[in-house]
Amino acid sequence: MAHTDRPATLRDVATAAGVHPATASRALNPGTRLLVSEETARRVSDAADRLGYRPNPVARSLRTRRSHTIGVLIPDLNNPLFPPMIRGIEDRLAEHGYVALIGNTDVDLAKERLVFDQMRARHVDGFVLATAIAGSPILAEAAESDVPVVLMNRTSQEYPFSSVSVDNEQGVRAAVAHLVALGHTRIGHIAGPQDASTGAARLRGFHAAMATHKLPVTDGQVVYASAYSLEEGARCGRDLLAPGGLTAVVAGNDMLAVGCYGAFDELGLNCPGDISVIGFNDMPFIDRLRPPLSSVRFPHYQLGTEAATLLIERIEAAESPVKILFLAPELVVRGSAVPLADAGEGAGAVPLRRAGRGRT
Amino acid sequence: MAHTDRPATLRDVATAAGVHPATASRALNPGTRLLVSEETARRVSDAADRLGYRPNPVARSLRTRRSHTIGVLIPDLNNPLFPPMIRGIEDRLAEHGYVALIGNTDVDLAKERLVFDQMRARHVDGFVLATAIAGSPILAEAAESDVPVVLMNRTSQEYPFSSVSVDNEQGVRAAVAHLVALGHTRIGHIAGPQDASTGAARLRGFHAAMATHKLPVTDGQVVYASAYSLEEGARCGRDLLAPGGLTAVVAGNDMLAVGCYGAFDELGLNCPGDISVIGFNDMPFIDRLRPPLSSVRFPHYQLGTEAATLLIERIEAAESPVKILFLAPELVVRGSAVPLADAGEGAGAVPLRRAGRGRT
DNA sequence: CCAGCGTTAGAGAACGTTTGCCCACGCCAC
DNA sequence: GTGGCGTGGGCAAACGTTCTCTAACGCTGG
Repeated sequence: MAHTDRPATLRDVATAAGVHPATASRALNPGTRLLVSEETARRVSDAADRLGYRPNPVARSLRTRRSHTIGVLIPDLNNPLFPPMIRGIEDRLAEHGYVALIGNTDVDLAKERLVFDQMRARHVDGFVLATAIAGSPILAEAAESDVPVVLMNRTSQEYPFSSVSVDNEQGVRAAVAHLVALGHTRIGHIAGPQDASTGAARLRGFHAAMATHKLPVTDGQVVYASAYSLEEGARCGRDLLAPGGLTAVVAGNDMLAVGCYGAFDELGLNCPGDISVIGFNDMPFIDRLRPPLSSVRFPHYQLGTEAATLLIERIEAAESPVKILFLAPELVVRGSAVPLADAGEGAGAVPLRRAGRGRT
Repeated sequence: MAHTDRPATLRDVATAAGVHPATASRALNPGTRLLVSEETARRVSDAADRLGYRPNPVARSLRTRRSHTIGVLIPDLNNPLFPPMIRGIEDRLAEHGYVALIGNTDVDLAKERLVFDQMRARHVDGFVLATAIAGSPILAEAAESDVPVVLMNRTSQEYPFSSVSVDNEQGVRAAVAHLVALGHTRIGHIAGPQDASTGAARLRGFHAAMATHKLPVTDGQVVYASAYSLEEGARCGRDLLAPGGLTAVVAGNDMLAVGCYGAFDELGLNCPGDISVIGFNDMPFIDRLRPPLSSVRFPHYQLGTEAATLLIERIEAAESPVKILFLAPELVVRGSAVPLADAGEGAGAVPLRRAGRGRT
């Protein structure tokens, strides 16, 4: 309680307890507490309380070469996909005394390199990377140096990193199965960027699912988006649907699906009357659109907590095994995909309200 | 280039350049470069480049007692209001060599205290607080200790902190004026929590605007939400509209406005046919709802950059004056508010697509 | 009774910077 | 020729921890 102007240091505690700073350090650190007698330990921690001692993490970091800081690289915090993941990471990290530094790369390799280097200069203890793409030089560099890395949301075929992601193939299979159950057979796919594992896996899932249901997939039934953006969604929607013939679309993610809504309007197509669509990610507020978007949901927050857990494991037990973790997705059925027979009944058949959780 | 296993230290650079570490330090720091001869400075920085020297920020922090880290406290990162602000903060901070630590308080005072204390323990150089409420003990503590603080989005009457926020009164005035221009006279307000400056200022703006237009405001024409949530929006919408008589609502923010959409359905009211509504914040995707929500927009990103600028000013020039900065809002007209005469024409008259920026 | 061992704690050197102090040197003015 | 001054740069002490040695001490066992 007795507070001077300058915060109490370990030396202060030591003199107050009548011991050497080293002893005070030992007494205060859980790992070394058993090196001092119980009596001394108690006297030290009493003194520490009394002085309101807070260890200086900077000095500790300098000595231990551990910053208890980890770097998180994401494409863009504004993408509603990421905030829940970040919260998951931060909450789990906090339990272990770590904090996160967030870096946005804006899908720009130069910027990613810059942020990565800056974080390394700040001596982060490890990285959670949500930006993995095939052939990324950052991944190569991270693999070469032996800084602990965990991949989140995306995986890498090229490097042996632990990762936490969604079973994307399974998710798309569920979406296709749902559409088939509704009577659709002519189903298109808007594939996300193929250099990210999400885009590639979902495309694989699409082909696999169509094969399972013995449905042919012709050229033109799959179009490739160059980015997960509304604009690309609209463009791909046009390209996919302008020829006619398709009755349903599985979009690479919600952004592309919502972009499609624009294309529907342009082409004079009614959703879900003329065309059904299913997204991926189950973004917040997606249940409030007209029509509310059916989407493949996955536990964003848990993706973050699991990634943090894996990373801490790796940091604290240097030679823990590499783990590849997949979380199961779940199809959330809303109003954007309806039975084929219903075509023509028109939009608006599905009520706006409470079509899902009341998140956010 | 010549890289050993351990990263180059200042001493390495010094010996490589044939000078004392202190000289190397002076040569490398912009502020002290003029203390050494040009020739020496060049020799040192050459050596630094050659060795790939990166100053150790931890050691520097220990010596200078500056962490070049700032703490940002927000209620919840999942609230789409905050990501753009955070990006603004981070981008501006990065220009000055600072990084941000994000802390979520979940509107829980105990948690806020915890996060605040942890950040202080980590010796952050300053805070951006987006969580200010009247009577907050954190504000008191921050004011007492002399850690630099800038308030963002909300202001405080009680303490002399610099702040960056929106001219909330002006925003609500614009909303009311718009409704009045559309012929509405019986306008209700769903007020946000009154312990936050946003809620209070918007309520003031509402009363002021109604007075300007010589419109009476009776009891029951204003209801108070206890939180900016969809649930509270729905509840307040019900309470406000069940008695009947009102033709338009100005909501304390978008979340409350969207919550209202639910109440409209329950009460069998058609929006915008029977009831017009205007929100505040212009959240992402709000333009994709049915009907697309008219809302008061403000520059979220700039709120962040300005807050960061103010904070850095305060950190680096200790006695810079306190600045209270207001950014101007702007009414974005979409489909949720229509002329009174149009009542009965029904919803859906407003096209879904491109009702605003194509943001994400 | 003493060698040897385990336990507890002190001494002091790190960790990699920055910075106050001082000295040496060269130059100018007297 | 000497005193003084300005400039460039070395020295060493911080900053607050942790950690490796080492020493003191009390026991036990032969």
